[in-house]
Amino acid sequence: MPVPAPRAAVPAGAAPALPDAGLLHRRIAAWFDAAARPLPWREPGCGPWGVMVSEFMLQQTPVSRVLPVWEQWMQRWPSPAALAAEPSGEAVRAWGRLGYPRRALRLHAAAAAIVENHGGAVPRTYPELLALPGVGTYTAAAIASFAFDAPETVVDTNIRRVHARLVSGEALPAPSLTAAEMRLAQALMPGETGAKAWNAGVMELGALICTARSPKCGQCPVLDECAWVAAGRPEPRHVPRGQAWAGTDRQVRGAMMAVLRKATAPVLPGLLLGSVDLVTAGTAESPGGVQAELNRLRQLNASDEQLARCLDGLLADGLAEASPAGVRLPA
DNA sequence: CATTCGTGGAG
DNA sequence: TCTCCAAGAAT
Repeated sequence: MPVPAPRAAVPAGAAPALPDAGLLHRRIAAWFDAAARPLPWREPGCGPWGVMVSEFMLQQTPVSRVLPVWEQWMQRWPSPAALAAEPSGEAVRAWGRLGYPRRALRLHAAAAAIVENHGGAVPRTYPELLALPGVGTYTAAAIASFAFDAPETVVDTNIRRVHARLVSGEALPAPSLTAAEMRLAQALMPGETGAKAWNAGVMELGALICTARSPKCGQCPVLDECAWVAAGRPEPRHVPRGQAWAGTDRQVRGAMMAVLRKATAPVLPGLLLGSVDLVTAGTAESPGGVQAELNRLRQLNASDEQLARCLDGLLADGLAEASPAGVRLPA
């Protein structure tokens, strides 16, 4: 494949000239038709609730891990009312190991709000969606666009990266979404009839081709329009900070949540805090697999203070609740 | 604007 | 093995 001719450098501080938007729209739409993954929440019969559930699950979580949980979830709770009718703890348990379990809590709360304020039907406007728990600017625009074909501008991490490279000539977008990026995204939007396809197409392009690490530029439908490639693929300006994990509260909280999800009965606080073991407590409290999860928690070697802080945090966040018999998921 | 909040597959 | 990071939201 021929290397595109270098493009004139953009003077520092000047806004880069917009590429031919119509060309981008046609190229990416054609590529999407041929290369898009067959995801169930994109099927015509999916419905707004299925789209909404997928958007919650996909927040910071890869598609491959969402797929099986989404299928189970939709079978068990085919409507917001079905989910809202059960305790939030059931949502947290069904969430499984998707991560960020507070999302399950928020999805449950959003379902309750939909029943309470919208007659059980997912609202279709951006402001109404934005008012739901767990719905931010991205998710509100995504549901409006993908579920209702509303002409909203969707900007997620994939779209930001595509825009950064294709238009701005940078390897990666800024650490946080800027007003300039939002203006650019709006300027690139096609007419109303093409908004949904454009949003989905650019997002998919970022997910499959214009990836964060080792992008597959050889398969890119707009390679010859890419400002980053034209500039010789400069290195990223900001090196993303690695997410710490070992020894963090997040790790300890995760291990505690694994215990609570597995438990079929309330768990004595002393077990979570490491001050007593199952032998001391009596083996009656160790149904199915709880011991294994408790061992994992103990192997983290968390301090007494950290264990107490994390348990308090889970209780404060509503991910767990204290009953007379011990700690359990919200009932 | 910077932090916090889970998890596990891929490179 | 170890680092990176994936359709963000709330504070």
